Amino acid sequence: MEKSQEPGPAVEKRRIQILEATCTVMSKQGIAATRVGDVAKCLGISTGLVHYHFDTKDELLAAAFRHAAEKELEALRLLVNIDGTPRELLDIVVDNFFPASDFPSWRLWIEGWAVALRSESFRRTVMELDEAWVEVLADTLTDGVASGDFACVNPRDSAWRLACLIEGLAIQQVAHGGAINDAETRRLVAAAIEAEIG
Amino acid sequence: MEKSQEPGPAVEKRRIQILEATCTVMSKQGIAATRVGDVAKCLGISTGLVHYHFDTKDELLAAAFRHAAEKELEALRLLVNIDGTPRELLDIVVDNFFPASDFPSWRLWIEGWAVALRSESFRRTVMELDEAWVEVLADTLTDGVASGDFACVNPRDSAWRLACLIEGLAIQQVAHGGAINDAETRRLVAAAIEAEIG
DNA sequence: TGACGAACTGACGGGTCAGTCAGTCAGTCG
DNA sequence: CGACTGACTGACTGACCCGTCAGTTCGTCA
Repeated sequence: MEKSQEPGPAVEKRRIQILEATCTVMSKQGIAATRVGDVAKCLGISTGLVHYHFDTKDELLAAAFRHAAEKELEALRLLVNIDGTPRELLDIVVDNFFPASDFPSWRLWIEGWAVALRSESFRRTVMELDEAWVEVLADTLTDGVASGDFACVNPRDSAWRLACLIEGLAIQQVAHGGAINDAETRRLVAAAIEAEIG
Repeated sequence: MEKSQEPGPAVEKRRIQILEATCTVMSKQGIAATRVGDVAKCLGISTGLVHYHFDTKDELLAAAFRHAAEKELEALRLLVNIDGTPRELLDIVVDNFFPASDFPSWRLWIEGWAVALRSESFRRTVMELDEAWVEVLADTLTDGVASGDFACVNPRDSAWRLACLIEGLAIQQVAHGGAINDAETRRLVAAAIEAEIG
């Protein structure tokens, strides 16, 4: 009884295997071009097995995207959990999401926004993670204001502005393939940070 | 001879009809879900005719996207071609691209970025139009600096920052469906503008 | 008028792919 | 040991859809 309700650890392991394979394929081929067969081949299993664990392809893609998003968020939370001056922490947060630092991740993210226009589950994932990131940024700024290091009028507004600026720059760099270069991007962000905390 | 080389105005008219129908379908269903059959049905013509004018579906989608982009650029150029104080012109440019003012157009644009990751022709279109827009914004700022209305340290940098900020906010509003609301967006942009030209 | 070609139709071939299903195999429980 | 179950396979199907092509219509020009 209990066993049939609660999937064993082996099943969970396989689910995660499939999710990570799906992330790999999505990153390489794009979300729209990801086939169930590709995911299966990536693990050397049958397509039937993929459908054994995930009813539909849409469900699989949404779960994989959320999986990737949660891993990123987890990594960010670990990153800001260290000691340091507000300025150091701010640099860490910004660096972590800098376009140049993790292209593949941004590529997936840009596709995610597009899918989110039509898919409710993608929309939720993308919204939750973006908000969580801004939250981390806002907390960092608030701490800096409290300690007297920063002088934001409104840390939450500053966080949103910086986040959106970085997202916009990421598009320029990743989708356009270098309308503006890496050094330019860094300069633009640096100036914006100074303006916000100055 | 001459006739067969140079397509008559009727052909060009039909081509544009098909392009605009494609834009309509792309906006409604999304770029990835646009079928040649849908475009044909939208005009009450056969799929064969669509292929008579456009060899492949990819070529059709790319041409339609470029068509939409060029129309937008044209509209913007007309808009800034009027007389007014630098401040009035700046408000017009920003308003014209404000997320709230033209949702459908932003939706298509967000999908365009995603497709641009995999398609060279989309990448070019998206890059050219984004650059053209920043160009207009930068010119407006430069004029304002010259007339003494604005005090940007570097108008081009300011233009990029404002453009990227607005793109990022557009994603929040359009893809997320209101992580932050319209009034908040306006406030954030207004503050950024003041910071840049202050 | 008759020939010709451009614009157009609609049926069809061919390929792709999500999801199904009958059946295999290994492990477990009574 | 034998019944049972959960994980898994791989062939198959049915739908979808792009691009083709033989054939039709119609305007134009000699």
